[in-house]
Amino acid sequence: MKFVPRSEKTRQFIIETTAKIFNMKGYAGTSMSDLTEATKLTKGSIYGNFQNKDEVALAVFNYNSEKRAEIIIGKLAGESTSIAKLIAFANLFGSAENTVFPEGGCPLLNTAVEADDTHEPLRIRVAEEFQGLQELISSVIKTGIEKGEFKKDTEPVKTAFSIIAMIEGGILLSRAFKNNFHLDVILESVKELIKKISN
Amino acid sequence: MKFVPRSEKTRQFIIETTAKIFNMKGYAGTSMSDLTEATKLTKGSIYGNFQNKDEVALAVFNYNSEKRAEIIIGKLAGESTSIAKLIAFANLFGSAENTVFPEGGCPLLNTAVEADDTHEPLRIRVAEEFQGLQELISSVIKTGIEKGEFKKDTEPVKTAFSIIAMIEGGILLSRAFKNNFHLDVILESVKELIKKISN
DNA sequence: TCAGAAATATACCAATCGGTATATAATCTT
DNA sequence: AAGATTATATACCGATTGGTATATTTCTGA
Repeated sequence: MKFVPRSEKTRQFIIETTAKIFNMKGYAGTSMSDLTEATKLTKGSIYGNFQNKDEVALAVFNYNSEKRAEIIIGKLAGESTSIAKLIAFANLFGSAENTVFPEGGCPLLNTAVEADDTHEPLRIRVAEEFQGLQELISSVIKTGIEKGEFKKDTEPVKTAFSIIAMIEGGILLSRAFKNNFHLDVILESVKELIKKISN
Repeated sequence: MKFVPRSEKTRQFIIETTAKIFNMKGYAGTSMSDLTEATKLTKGSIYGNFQNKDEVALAVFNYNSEKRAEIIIGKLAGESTSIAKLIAFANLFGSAENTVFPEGGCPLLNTAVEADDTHEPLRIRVAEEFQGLQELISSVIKTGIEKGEFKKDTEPVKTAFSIIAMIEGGILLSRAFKNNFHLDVILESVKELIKKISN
C-alpha cells in the first residue's frame, strides 16, 4: 500500500502555492477545497501527489523551514563579526526587511500554537526548528566570546533563547495590533541586549 | 429577531467548561459536538444560550480575560514597591506558580495567532487586552520612575512591550518544547531587564 | 503516429459541520 | 396542584468535510 507521488513538479507547485494559506488559516482552518481553489487543481490531482491533508501540511512546514534557513544562513554569512551577525539576524525580522516569512507571519509561531495540543508530529518539527535556530544563534555567541567580542560570562544558550523569545513575542504583538511599530520597538530592545553582552 | 439567552447560569457553565477546549483546539478546531460532549448538554441547550459558535468563542475569550486581569491585579496589589510588582508579574507565569492560564497555555497568544488573519472581532479583542496589559505594566514603571526606583531615562511603554514580548515568546517556546525550562530561563532574562532599569 | 504510461479530472462516498424547529421536561407562580 | 413559563432534548436540515475509485486527458518514447 505504499504511496508514490505522481509528479514531483506538481507536488512542489502545490506546496508553494498553498504555503501562505496554511500559514494564514492554520491546519484545521484550511480545507481541501481551499487547496483546490488556490492551485486550480482538482482533488484527484492533489491526492495523487499527497497521501492526505496532513502530508501537505507537513511538506509545507518543511518547505517554509528550508527557505527560512537559507535566508538566515545567507544573511549571517554576509557579516564578518559576531556582533554584526546578531544585529543582522534581528534586523531580518523588522518591517524594513521582510523577506523571511510567507503571508500570515512566522510559521514557527503559528504552527507551534496550533500544534502543541492537537498535532504531535508538527509540534515535534517545530521544536526541532526552534532548537536549530537556538543552536545557530548560540554558536555565533560562543564564537563571539572566543574572539573577545562578547563578555566572558555571557550564557550563549540562555541569551539565544531570550533573543528568539523577544523576536517571536514581537511578531505576535505586531500581528495582534496589525502594526509594525511593536515589533520594531522590541527589536530595539533585542539590539540593546546584544550591546549589553558586548565588550 | 433579538436574541435573549435563556439561562445565565447555564451560559456561565458552558463558558467555564468549554474554555480549555477552545484554548487547546482553537476556534476553527473546536466543533459544536466538542462543546456538547464537554458540557453533556445538547445543541438545543447551547443554542438557547448563545446565538452561534462565534458568540461562545467571544464569551470564552472575555471570561479568560477577566480572570487573568483579576489574578494579575491582585498579585500586583500584594506588592509594595514598583520593582517588586514587576518581579511578581514575571513570576506569575513561571512553572512554580501556574494559576493564570487555563489548560492549553496563554489565551492571548493562542487567540492572536489564530484570529489575526481569520477573525477580526477576536483579533481586536486580543489587541485591546494586550494594550491593557501594556498600560498596566507601563504605569507601574512610571510610578517607579517617579519614586526613584527606576532610572529616569527608562522608556515605560517600550519596556512594558519588551517584557510582554519576552514572556509570550517564552510561553511559546515552552509549549513548543513541552518543557518549562525555556520559559523559566527567559523569565530570568526578564528579571535581569528589570534590574537593568533599576537604580 | 500511435501505443503505453503518467498525471489530472470527474463523480461519488459516508461522516460531520453549524444551525433550527419543535417536542419534552423542569421550574416557578399562584 | 394546576397552569404558565422557562429551559433542555430530539430530530432533522442543507452544506461541507476529507477521502476514493474510476474515467479522461496529457505526455513520452519508439
